[in-house]
Amino acid sequence: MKYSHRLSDAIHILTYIGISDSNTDLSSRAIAGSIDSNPSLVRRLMATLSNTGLINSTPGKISLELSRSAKDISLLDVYKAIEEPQLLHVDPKTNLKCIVGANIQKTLADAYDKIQQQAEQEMANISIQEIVDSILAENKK
Amino acid sequence: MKYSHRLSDAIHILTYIGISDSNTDLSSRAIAGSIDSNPSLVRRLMATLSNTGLINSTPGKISLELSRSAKDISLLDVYKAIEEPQLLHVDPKTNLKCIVGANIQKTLADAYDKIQQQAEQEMANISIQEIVDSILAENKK
DNA sequence: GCAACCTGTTACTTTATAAGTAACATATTA
DNA sequence: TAATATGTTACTTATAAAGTAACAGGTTGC
Repeated sequence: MKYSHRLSDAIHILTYIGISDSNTDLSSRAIAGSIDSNPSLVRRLMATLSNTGLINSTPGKISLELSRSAKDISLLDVYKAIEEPQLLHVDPKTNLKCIVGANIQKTLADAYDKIQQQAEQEMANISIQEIVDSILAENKK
Repeated sequence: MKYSHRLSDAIHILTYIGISDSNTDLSSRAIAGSIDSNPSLVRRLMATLSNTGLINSTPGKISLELSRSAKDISLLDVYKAIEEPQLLHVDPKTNLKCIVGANIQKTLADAYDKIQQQAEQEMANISIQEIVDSILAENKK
C-alpha cells in the first residue's frame, strides 16, 4: 500500500498551530497549503484531533488552538488520537493444521507488542514543543 | 496499502527450520503450506535470507538449515535482512515555502529515527529460539 | 436576511505497495 | 534423461491511503 503520512500530517497541524501567532491564518486551507495537501484531508485530521481533545475548534469559525501546552502533548498522544495501526503486522492467514502455523500468530503478536511498547515509550518522550523548537532551530541555520 | 507480512513470513520460515527434525519436509512447497501462502513467495524470502547469510541453501536441492544457532538470530537480524522500510514515514511532500513545511521533514526524520532505534533494540532482544520455544509451549496448552 | 466564509462529514476516484500467480533458467538426484 | 528442486523475473490482483468533490450546518459581517 501507500505509506501512511497521517501521523506526520497530524503532527504538522499541531506544530503549525503551536508555531502560529495572532496574525497566522489557521484555516484548513492555509494549513493544507503548508502540508501541500488538500483542505479536506486537513479537516478530517482536525476533526479527529478535536474529538480526542488535543485541539479546540469551532464549526463554522476559524478558532483553532491547542487544548493544552505544546510541551504537554507527546507524539504518542497524537499517534493514539489518529488510531494508527500497529507498527508491525502478524500474518493472519497461516495454516492452523501445522504446529508452526497454528501457534505463531499469538507468539508473534506478543513479540510485536513488546516492540510496539518500546516504540511508544519513545513517542511519549517527544513533545510537540520539541518539534516546534527543532523547526525554529533548523530555520535559523 | 496492504499491510506487509514479509517480516512475519520470514520469521515463520526460520522458525519452521528451527523446529524441524530430520523427517521434516523443508521444500518451499511444504513451508508455503505452513504459511498458507505460495512457494514462489517463500522462495523469494528464502533467497533473501540466504543472500544475507541467515540460512544456507543449495539450488536444485532441498538442503536448508539455519546458518547459526537459533538463539543467535534475532528478529532485528531478520528485519534488516528483508529490508523492511522504516516503521514510521515522513511526508516527503510539504510546502518548502512555509517555515513548518520547509523544516518539519528533517525534524520528524530525527524523531522517527529515535523511535525506530528503540523498536530495533527490542527486536534485537528477541531470538528465533524464543519464538520456537514459545510456539512449542503454546502447542502444549 | 443573506452572501460569503468556515468546519465537519460523506462518498467516490486515484495511486502506491504488497500478495498472489505463472513461467522459466539452472542445479540435483535417481 | 525425467522429475523435482531453488532462484529469478514478470505480471495480475487486492488493499489501504491520499486526493478530490460535494454538501450540511455554523458563524460573521453587511
